[in-house]
Order: sequence, then C-alpha cells, then structure tokens
Amino acid sequence: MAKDGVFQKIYGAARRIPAGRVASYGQLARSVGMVNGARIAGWAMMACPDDVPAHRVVHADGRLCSGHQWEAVQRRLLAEEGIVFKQNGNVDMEKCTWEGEEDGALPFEQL
DNA sequence: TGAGTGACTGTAA
DNA sequence: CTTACAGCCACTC
Repeated sequence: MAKDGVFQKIYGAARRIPAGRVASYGQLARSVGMVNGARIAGWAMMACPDDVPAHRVVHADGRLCSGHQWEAVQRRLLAEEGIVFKQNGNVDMEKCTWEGEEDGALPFEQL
C-alpha cells in the first residue's frame, strides 16, 4: 500500500495546492520537509497519479517544463484553472505562487 | 550494495 | 538575453 516515501507526501502536498495557484518543485519539496528536494518533487510529479494536479507545479522561475510535451498540457490546464501568464509564457509567480496552506484568500475565490 | 537517473535550482560566463 | 556547470536527494534496476 502507501509506501512511506517522500513521493506520497509530495502527492499529498500537490493535492493541497488550491486551484488558480502554482507551486515550484522546490516549494513543494520543502512542504514535505525537504530543503533541496526539488528534483525529487519533479521526479514524483513524473510518476504522479491522475489524482494529483501536477500541472500546478512549475519551476521556481514560473517556467514550465519546456522541452517536454507535458508543458503544453500543463500550460493548458493552468489556463483552465485561471492561472495568470506573463507575456514571456511564464506563470505569474507574483500572483499565483502557492504561498502556503491559505485556503480562502484566493483572488478568484468569488469566481 | 552500488550506480544511474531525473518534469530542479542557483550561480557564473 | 542564453548557455553551462555543479549540487542535491530519493527512487529504480
């Protein structure tokens, strides 16, 4: 059953990301107690189940996984969630970064 | 047991 | 601006 691996924790943290918000791999890793586990988070997302909103996980710079087909899907899903993109194609980390467990302070809460 | 790998991050040139 | 290098940790074979 559920292995007590970090992956499972990362999945749990990813599920806690509210819609319309994004988190960086490093941010997610720290949420599970890993200081430098950005790669682990990324790897976890790579094998993430369908019930995990991996599309809400982006690079620390708000950049998507350019070079992979997943980027297209991710970008589309984020747009569906109401994520704000910059003209560079990056996510607006200034407004959509997952600051923490705040639930009820979402800017699109009234949508 | 050991080595390889990865959807990352930050600094440097 | 882009490209390159090194550090990092957990998982799989």
